[in-house]
Amino acid sequence: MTQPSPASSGLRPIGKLAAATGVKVPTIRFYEEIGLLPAPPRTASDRRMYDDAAERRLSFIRHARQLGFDLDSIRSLLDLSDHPDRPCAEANVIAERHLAEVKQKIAQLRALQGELSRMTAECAGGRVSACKVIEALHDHPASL
Amino acid sequence: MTQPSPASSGLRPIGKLAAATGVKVPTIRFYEEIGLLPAPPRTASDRRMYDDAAERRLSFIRHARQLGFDLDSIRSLLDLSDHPDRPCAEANVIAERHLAEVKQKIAQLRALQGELSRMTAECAGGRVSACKVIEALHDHPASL
DNA sequence: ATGCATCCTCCAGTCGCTGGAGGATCAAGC
DNA sequence: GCTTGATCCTCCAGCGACTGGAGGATGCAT
Repeated sequence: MTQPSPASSGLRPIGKLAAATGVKVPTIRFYEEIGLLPAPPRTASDRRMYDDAAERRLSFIRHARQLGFDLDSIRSLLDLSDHPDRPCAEANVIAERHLAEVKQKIAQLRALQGELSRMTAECAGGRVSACKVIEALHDHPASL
Repeated sequence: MTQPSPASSGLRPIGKLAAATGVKVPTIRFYEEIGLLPAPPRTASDRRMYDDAAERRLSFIRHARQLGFDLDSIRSLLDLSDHPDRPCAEANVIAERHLAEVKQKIAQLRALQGELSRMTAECAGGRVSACKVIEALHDHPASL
């Protein structure tokens, strides 16, 4: 190292990248394996060394995962991000499709919440033979 | 067959059970493999034959799955169901734990919904270079 | 020089199924 | 009796998105 310490430049090994992005080391390797992250250069002893661009890409992936996008969608979003002159609509389609899925999931879970609340509320705490929870699971015809 | 047709008694093969309960054939075999369903008697040619008790058990499992219980919880619930003199509290603990998980998941998804709505709403539909969706994924520091 | 942290690859496991290959058997029609 | 098609059997691989461990090679700091 001849440079003093230029903060956030230069190459870092996978562990540092993991610490910087909050993505675990095996997960980073997994992303490389499935082609989400490009294979980085290696040292003579085969260690992966990442630059700032790799960190930005990985952070993008992480944010998208936190928002619940699946890896295929993220692949598309990354691809779009790499081509700034393409129309934004494609990204919007992906995001809105995901939003619709999220809304639907919320609706489903709310229905579950209702059912479960009713079941547990009715349960008086005696023997299983009189348990409303168990009973509901036996009788419950459909409603979902 | 000497009996006329006693509606819902006697043994039926796996396909009929699947049709009756709405659980797919491979899934039934899977439940047997992991010990959720007892192994049924077999015909001379190794075909599984199920009785009404098996159907009730499988329906129980299906209802519980529809309510989002994981298979381990269902195992416990089945176990309780098999022992009517045990206290109901155990079943309630399982159901309430699950209810808590569902509530938490709803909260998470609502947060996601908010983020995604904001992202897609701001997007004006030009080039990716100005896309709020892509931008949000790049910049998004935390907030989750 | 020593010792511990970090890295490497490969592989198995998680959860709850799902589906296919390759073969046996059954039930119904002719 | 024969053929046809549906159903059954076992075994095994795959999904998504990781996670973690074994077993071994480095790197870095003291």
